[in-house]
Amino acid sequence: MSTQFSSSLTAAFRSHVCGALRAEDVGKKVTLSGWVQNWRDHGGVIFIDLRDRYGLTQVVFNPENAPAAHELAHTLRSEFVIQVDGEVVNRPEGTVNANMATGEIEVLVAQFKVLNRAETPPFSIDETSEVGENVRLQYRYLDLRRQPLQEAMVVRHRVTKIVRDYLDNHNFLEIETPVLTKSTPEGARDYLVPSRTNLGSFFALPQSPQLFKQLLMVAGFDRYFQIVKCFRDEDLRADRQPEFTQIDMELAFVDQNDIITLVEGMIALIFKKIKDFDSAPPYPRIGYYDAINKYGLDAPDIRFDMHLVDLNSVFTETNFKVFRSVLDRKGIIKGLNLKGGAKLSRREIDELLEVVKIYGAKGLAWIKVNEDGWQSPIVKFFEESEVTALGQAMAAEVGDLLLFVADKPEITNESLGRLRLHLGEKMGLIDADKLAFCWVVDFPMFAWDEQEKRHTAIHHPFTAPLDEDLEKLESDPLAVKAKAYDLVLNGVEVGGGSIRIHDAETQAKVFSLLNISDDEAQEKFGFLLDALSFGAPPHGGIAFGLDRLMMLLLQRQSIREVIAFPKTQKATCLLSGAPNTVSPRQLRDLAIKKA
RNA sequence: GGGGGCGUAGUUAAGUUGGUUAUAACGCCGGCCUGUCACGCCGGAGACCGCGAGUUCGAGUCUCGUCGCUCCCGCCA
Repeated sequence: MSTQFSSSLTAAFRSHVCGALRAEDVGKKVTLSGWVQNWRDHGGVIFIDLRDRYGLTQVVFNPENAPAAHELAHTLRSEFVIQVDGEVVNRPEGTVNANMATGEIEVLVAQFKVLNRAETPPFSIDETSEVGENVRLQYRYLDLRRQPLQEAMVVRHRVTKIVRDYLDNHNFLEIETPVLTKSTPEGARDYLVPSRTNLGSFFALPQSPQLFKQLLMVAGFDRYFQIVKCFRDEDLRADRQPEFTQIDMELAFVDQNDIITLVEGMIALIFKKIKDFDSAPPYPRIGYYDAINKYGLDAPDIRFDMHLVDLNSVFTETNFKVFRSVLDRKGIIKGLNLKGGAKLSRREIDELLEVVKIYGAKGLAWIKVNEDGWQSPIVKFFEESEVTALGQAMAAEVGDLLLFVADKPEITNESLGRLRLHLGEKMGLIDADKLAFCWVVDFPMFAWDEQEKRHTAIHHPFTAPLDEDLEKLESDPLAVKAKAYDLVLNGVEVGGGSIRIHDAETQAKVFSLLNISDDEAQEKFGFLLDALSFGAPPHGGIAFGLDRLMMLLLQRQSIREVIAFPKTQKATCLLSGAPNTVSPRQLRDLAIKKA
């Protein structure tokens, strides 16, 4: 980051920024403006650390040098905004501060002005110690003065700059799409905005610019991108906010490979420039089913191994009741081998049970592989042949802890997949500094929603099926795979996209499979179907979650640490008080009655 | 919709089996100090223990409710 832009500053306030001055500037007359970070009044000489976003400079008020300024300096307090005129001088022998970038020099003040006083802040700006998050959010503008958020905003800017430059170099155009748009079915809840000029009708805030960017492809803008806010009215998580930012892209005349290669270049550039990390594309590509089989989750963390092992074949003929009944109900049995885990206490194993329970597993069977044999509550139910086969399948060695879940496939996979991550953290199997990218590809097109008794789109209803699966669309929809791809980093989905359907006929077929009637499709998406009929080029795209990307780049635990003005878990803004009630007049204009 | 954690001076925390005047550190205010940079020294103010009920002779502590923050499940095409 450049701190040397003195020539562009308004000289009246600043000749330099705080953090710019070095030993070679000694002798210069300078003007600095900033906030009082800290003051040290020695009765005689007074020191102040003056802060702006570029750094700190120690300024000195000496009664012999400038008595009037020194007198006035007694009144200075935390976060006062001041402007000082003075001379850059070397610090006396032995008082150089090696911890400060500007630690070799100080500014000897000739005169200064208090530009603004400040109330005592509710928390110290320099302090890195913890402050309750509600206080931080209420005074977010003060929290933003602190180093972690300053860094986050700077890096965030740098990332978007890298993205814009990269995409500009690749012929992309940044084009804005509407924020007041049409509510779509499927997917997340929409944020709705009532229309005054069309009483009873509503706009929806976009969950993504999906439909409009496809229209831009039809319009001939063969490479589009936008760094854009998206809105989903769903409950929050540490990595989820109701409004979030996507790096959204769409390209025409490309296939999946083209897109993957192009964005790998962009991601690699970001990590190279921000973290000096060489991510070495091409990143591994993992089929969706492989990911589920080996990692239990569709966003695998490949920083460590410890794969899930499918044990159905071992127990095909088992008489162990628990496994038997699961297999009879088309469930699956899978295991994890925690190397060296036999030393875990009974209590620690019980804690692992609590982990899988969260994801619906009813139990967690275990075997300790000890020197003197297997210790386990369940082995006594196994045949000799099963014990042998199990040991082989799990590659069991003395000292291992074997863990099993038997349940419906989704539950077995997810709970063991999550347990794998839990153990990875707990047992220190994950190198926290590692960055492991992979693509997950060949997603299924549809999932069966048991509650609603219909197919739902795994990605979204505009995703194209693999060419070779086209014919299965009607005969066996659940077997159809999609031209969809997710970029996963350290087990976190940071981006996802697909090749889109570009002909109206296939699109209509997919809608009908999703149980969206012709009328409904026409009403909701008619404008897209129309557009597809006017010469839509083959196209596809991808969108990255900028906030999650920032979390990973900066190794922050919460998305709120990379967003300037985040919402609380109840989706409120503690700073502004949004959402709030509105006047009867406003409601009357919108013909809205309070419930 | 559900499960867990937290809520005590401005801030961060301590507070025993329920028991006199609720501790501390930092910050704040006043005084002293001419080389500090987590400046130092002396003194001081500052809390209806989130809010409301209940149990009790007595509640920061126990019970119930409620509000807020947070983590997770559901949800997030």
